[in-house]
Amino acid sequence: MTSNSTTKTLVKTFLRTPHSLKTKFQAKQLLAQFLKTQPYSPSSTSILISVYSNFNLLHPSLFLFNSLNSPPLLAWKSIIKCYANSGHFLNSLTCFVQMRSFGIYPDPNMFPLVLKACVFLKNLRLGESIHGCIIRLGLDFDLFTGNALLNMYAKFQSLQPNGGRKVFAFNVFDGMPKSDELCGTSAQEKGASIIQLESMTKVLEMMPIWDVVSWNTVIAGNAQNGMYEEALRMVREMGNANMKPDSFTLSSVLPIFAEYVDVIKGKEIHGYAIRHWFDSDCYIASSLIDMYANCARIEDSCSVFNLLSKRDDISWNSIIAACVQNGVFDEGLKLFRQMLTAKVKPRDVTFSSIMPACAYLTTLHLGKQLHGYIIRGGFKDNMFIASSLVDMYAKCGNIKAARWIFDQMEHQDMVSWTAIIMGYALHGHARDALLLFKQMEMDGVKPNYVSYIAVFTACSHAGLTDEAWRYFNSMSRNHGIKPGLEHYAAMADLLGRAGKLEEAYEFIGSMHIAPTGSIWSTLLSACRVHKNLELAEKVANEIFKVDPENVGAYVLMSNMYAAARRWKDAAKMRIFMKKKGIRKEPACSWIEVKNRVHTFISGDKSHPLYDRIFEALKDLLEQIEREGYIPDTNEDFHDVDEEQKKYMIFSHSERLALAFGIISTPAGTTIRITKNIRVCVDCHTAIKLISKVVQREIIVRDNSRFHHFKYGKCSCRDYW
DNA sequence: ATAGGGTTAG
Repeated sequence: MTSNSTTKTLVKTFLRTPHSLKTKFQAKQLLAQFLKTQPYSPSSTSILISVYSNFNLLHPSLFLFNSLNSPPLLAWKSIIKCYANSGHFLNSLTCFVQMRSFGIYPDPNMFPLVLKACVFLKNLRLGESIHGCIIRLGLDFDLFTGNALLNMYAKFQSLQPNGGRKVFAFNVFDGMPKSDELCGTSAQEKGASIIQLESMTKVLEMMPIWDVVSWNTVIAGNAQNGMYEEALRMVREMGNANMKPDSFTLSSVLPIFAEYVDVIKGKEIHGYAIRHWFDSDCYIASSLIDMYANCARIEDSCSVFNLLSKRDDISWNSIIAACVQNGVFDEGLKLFRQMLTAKVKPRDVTFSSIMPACAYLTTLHLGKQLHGYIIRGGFKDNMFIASSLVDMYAKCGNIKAARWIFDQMEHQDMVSWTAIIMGYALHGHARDALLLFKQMEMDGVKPNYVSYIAVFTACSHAGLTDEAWRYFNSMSRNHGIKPGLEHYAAMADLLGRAGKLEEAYEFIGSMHIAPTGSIWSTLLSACRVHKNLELAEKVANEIFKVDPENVGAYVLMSNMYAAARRWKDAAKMRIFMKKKGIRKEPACSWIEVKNRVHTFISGDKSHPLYDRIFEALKDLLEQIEREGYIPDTNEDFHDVDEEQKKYMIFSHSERLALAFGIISTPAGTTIRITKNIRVCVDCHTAIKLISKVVQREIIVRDNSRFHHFKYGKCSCRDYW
């Protein structure tokens, strides 16, 4: 009995000073004692609920709350807070509205919570009606409430474009809404964004004092809505008001300089961050990583990451994305593996960041593994991820899988359409690509800059000059897209491949932006294919004017001179190259066998199975010679005799990879090879015949497209 | 009460 009365006193003491409880465990013990010893009174129950909600113990709080017939303010407040803090914003708001219907008025520090819930549920209407409630209660002078309102209007401003949101009339004081109304996205009227901006200004004007949070909220609001200059102006003004920018301020400012590609200003901010000890802050670090990556300063991104003592999931995502966006794919994949080793769980963003690395490197096995992970993790409906999967499967040579993913998507956006169109284009299925483009337009999805690159790529690989012209002309007329370098390059390439060399030359000359070396280069290689040395010389001169270090042009000219037996001119080109110290990139092919990538360069004997590869090559050569193969040595310009040339072609990198693929995989397996430069004519002929004699499908991806070899034919119909 | 990372590109 004594012990019971002691407990009673103890419980009473705790209820009088609930803050003396320090752990969840103590709180739970208190509940047990309370249930044993106390008669239920609304006020003591409310105190207990508030204890639980402070520890974010939702279920015990609800248990007690439901035992009350007419809960007092403290009980409502605690339960609303507990719901909001455990992410149940809808329940939190429903509870708030219920409380109002009981005729209970909220107290000042409840508003920030419910406003946050409105932001989360994208429910502007409810937020506005709560704002009305705040004004009526005269609480708009409260700093915290004011800041929460500022935040709400700032967030809704950035939700504006492409609204189509459901409108419903609802007032906090009118009673209960249905739950689907509460989570529904709210009003989208014309000029709504301006209204929100005005609301923000009005709130700001009403507030008697502004603190750092007020400034940061408004700065972030401007920065996230593309009003960069206004945001920067406010940062300066904030300084004039004797308010020091903190880490929150910096993480609004850094993305602006990333967008501006202004590494000088970005570095200044980095310096400020170091001086104020913000550089070890994960938020600042990931913004810095992103800023440097956007400015093509990947080394600086890496050093920020390496100096970070604590890394969260977003720090990892940022550095992985930074590597992939800068073309450092191996490093990106390495970091991804390190992230997994460090037991950091990949998020949706991780997958859409890493996937392009698989696409560029043609590492299908890795892409498939990631795809498995995506399905298991429940990420497959994410638009970004699905688009990157479409792209990955297409680039890894599996256009059917790409199409399957594309068709599985619930909605297709412009990026996913563009990815699948580009996929078909790269595989030489020009008609399918153009058909999809029409379907996209019929679906009401507007093409953008990149979509048209895909269209021209498709036309280019099938020689569809008339269609290409039509699209080129309608691009700006129908969609207001001005042709840029990539479009000009694709058009020039298209005309060149189709043999319309003079037309291409004039086309490049008439561009409204200055042509680059790479645009002229597409025409130069067309000149080689169509053996027009005279025009080639003119084009090469243009290249050397804008890009005197262009390796490809020297090599190409040298080869063309050699083919025309103008040895002196050929030698001159080689000497120029030597003087400038520029070297040709070696031709290289790779193939995946049993989840490993095997790389070959031309004439390479270093592979452990080289002897067997050589035997296989000889064997294949005999077989295809029986099918009528005659080596075409025209494209090999080494100054050696024909027999040697035959041998040199015979050991081109793609053939080594192919022979290795044939001897190391079961009969009938599809072989996928990737090459860093264009396949030569002779290899193309040889691989066609090899596909026939070994009865296999062979897929070769070079630097610009796919070749599917089957039954002695290639999908490009010898046009590439 | 305020903050960070993502898909398509000859």
